[in-house]
Amino acid sequence: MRRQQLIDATIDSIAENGIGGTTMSTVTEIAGLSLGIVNFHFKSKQNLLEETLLFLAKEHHDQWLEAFENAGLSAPDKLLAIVDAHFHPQICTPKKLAVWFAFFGEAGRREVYRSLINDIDQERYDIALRLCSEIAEGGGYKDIPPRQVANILEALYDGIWLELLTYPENFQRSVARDHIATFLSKVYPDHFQMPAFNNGD
Amino acid sequence: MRRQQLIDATIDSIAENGIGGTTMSTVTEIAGLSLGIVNFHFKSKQNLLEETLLFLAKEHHDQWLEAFENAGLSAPDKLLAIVDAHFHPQICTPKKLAVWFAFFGEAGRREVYRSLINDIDQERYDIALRLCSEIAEGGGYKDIPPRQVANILEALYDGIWLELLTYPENFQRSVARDHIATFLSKVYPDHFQMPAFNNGD
DNA sequence: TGCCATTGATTGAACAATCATTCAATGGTA
DNA sequence: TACCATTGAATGATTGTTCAATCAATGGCA
Repeated sequence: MRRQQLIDATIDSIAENGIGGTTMSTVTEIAGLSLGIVNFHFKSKQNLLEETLLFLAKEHHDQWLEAFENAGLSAPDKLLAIVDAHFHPQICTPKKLAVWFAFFGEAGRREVYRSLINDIDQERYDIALRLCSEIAEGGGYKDIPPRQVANILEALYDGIWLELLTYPENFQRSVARDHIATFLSKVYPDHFQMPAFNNGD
Repeated sequence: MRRQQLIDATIDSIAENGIGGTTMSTVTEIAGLSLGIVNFHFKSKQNLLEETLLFLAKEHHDQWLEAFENAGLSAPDKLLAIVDAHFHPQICTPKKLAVWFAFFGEAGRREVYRSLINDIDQERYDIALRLCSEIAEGGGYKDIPPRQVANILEALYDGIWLELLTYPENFQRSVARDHIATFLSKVYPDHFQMPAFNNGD
């Protein structure tokens, strides 16, 4: 499909040139096609950008949903599966991280982009919140409201993504995952275990 | 000074239109000046953008350094002062957050921007790391390496900033601060106390 | 003081480059 | 042929930059 070919080229271009430096020429050159083709399959550049963001959002959604459903039955297993999905090799690549932050750095259009993916994000947040509530109730953890834990998790996803993007020279998905596992083991110590730390880091 | 006037206008314009939508016209219009003035005081648009980023970085630096030096003498006090500086009313405004993420969403120029503020960021990280080491040693906390705590803190700053930017309708600096205090109270329970949670959230 | 020359800041029209979009022409296929 | 996908030159709009002209402020001097 030409559409997917162009979306892939758009991801490449944004990762390399940013949204501002992404033009119809850069996209079609990467795709190996001619200039006019974008306005044929997508009706405008703005539409191409939105479809690209939607593609990434859906890809991420499918990833964590599948991990969630295939995980063990316990709430901690399911929560960790969602965490891991954020750092899955197909989702958490330097290129795709660059595109995510390119979109959310775009003030003025942020509302447009946000409305495109709000439902998807909300679904994940609600599930994570429910899992935290289950764990808190079952484990008798009363000092932190589940909502607080879910919020911190969301912030950690984004914050670690940004660190991976900013310092790609120490790009390590496993370290990212350990950060979150560390947090969970401190909040729900009977349900998550502290990862083992190798020397140095 | 005209330079500061133009930098302020640039912040306003980026917050409203994004970097892509920020032109010489939008900046000079907001500043109430004429078109050619930017190239007189700054030699190019790119230079204006870099000076704007530098201004924000220095402002942030001054903020946390002053808070750090004026804080209590204990390591926990000093660490919390640095945390608080991130959510100070002068630093953590919707406009300025928008500008930060606009810059770091700009792939292609990210290296340029990063090199501009790397030293400043490194200084803060080093101090936080040293404080964590002191606390860990003094308190006998052996299960988490201080570097791990410092890294998670950095990620939390960015992640919470992004949440504040994305969901400005629930913009509350105090909630942001509580998130980090919660984390610290779980990692170093004898040195930080869990914030009190009001009902609901 | 009154006058003029000099400097530096400011203006905005003009220019050249870039970009998204359009569309007539072409190619391929059933 | 009829239909759809594709091409790429042309168009019009926008943008960063340049620069000659204007303005304001200062200083020197009689």
